Amino acid sequence: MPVQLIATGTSGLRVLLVEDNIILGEAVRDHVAAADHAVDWMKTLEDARVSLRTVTYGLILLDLRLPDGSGIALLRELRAAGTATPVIILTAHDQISDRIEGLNSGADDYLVKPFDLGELSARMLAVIRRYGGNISPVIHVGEVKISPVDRRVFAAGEEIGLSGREWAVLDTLLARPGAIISKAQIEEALYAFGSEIESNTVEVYVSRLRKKLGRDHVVTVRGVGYRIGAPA
Amino acid sequence: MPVQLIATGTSGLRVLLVEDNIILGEAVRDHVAAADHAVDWMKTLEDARVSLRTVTYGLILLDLRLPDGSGIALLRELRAAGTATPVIILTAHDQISDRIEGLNSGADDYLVKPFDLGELSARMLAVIRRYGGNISPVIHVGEVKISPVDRRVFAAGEEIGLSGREWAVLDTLLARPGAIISKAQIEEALYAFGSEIESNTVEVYVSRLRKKLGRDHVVTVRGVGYRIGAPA
DNA sequence: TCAATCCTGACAGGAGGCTGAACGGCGGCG
DNA sequence: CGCCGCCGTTCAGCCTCCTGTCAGGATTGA
Repeated sequence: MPVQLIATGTSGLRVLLVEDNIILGEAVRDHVAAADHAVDWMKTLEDARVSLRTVTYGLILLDLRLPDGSGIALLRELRAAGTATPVIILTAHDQISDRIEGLNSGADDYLVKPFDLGELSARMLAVIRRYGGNISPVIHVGEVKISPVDRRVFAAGEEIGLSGREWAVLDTLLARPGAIISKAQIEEALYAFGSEIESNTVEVYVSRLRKKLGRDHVVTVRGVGYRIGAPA
Repeated sequence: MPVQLIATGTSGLRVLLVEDNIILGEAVRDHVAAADHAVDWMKTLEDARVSLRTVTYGLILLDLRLPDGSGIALLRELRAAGTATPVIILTAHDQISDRIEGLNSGADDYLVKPFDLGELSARMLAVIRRYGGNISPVIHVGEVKISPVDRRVFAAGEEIGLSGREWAVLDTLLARPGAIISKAQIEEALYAFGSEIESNTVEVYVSRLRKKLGRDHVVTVRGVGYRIGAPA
């Protein structure tokens, strides 16, 4: 079962697209998805709000004129809540004031419709770069997708809930995908130093992880430790 | 012009980085530059080729998936031209076949994305050292590639799982490739002193190793011991 | 050819790993 | 305040794979 990290650079972002125009929306969605980002496409402010309540995005593409209000409102809410997710606003050609207001409200960049899709990529890249390492990479392990930043795991189209310790184990294994991580290392990661745990806790959590993620995603290296990824 | 090492040990190398990913590229460039190497960063195969026409590098960091083709092609061209410059390939974790192909095509080591920058330094150091007379982190024995660091073995396009003792035997033989290692030495390595093993254990493990790696990779020197490598 | 040496399939025993079950603690909720 | 459900931990039994041993056969060198 292959492990694929799409972390670096432009790839693997979780992108929220808020746009009510079907044609434009489809084009953007497909273009962004082709660059290996995960795209959630919402057509109303309300839907976007719902989504934002549960998902942490790496980037938001935000149309300002929406059926149920102005994107500016949403943007303000986000910034008021302290969310730093980069936002690129999409404005029509004649809405200069919108654009300025958007930037003032906390947008990172803007695109004027109609825009070239290449231009979109370039702006996204620029914005992402500005955020340095703060982007949220998505790690693929076989069919399982893991987003370390917002601690979410998806498999078979479903989100999988992991408990704290389960996540800690997964996270430790993911720190160096493919490398062998000893039980001791995992234990250390779980019990911030010296807690005297004398049992098979790690084994139990590996077992539980496998049950949730699928049997093959955590590989046992007998007498040594565990490894994320493909069996020999 | 095979290997160019500049006097100051690990420092002062001229490094060619071929990587199209902006973020990763920047990180690697900065990290390597910080270690006092001169870094040329190319984002396409074509640019890299142009550079290689005029510059002799001390080390090449080569991404395999590039916009204008596979890094493997470049690697093959280099080796076909007799260039011995050490090459470390950078692969995504799901691209196991790439990795193996890379090693087969003459790469000296590989790094799996995402890698720790410290890990990068370590591998660079190891590869450079090897060219100063020491051992490569990835050892080629005929068609078999062995990576002592992560305890993995590849042969015939497949990864091979070795048990603890099997690995220990292989490791001992690998400590001095080509040299003859006596059974007693191997036994010592296996059984931390004085364990009273009175049987042909070593022979058995050699047999098991041969079964997995291929018959010819461990050579018997009758009455003396064993040796890694092709038959004389 | 003979003796020494080495190879390898088979096997029993055991260590290490897996996992279902159970229990106590903790926080949320009515 | 009491109940409930989730989480973390422990334990025990099961099972897989590793391991050392042996014996018979193959190979080597004299």
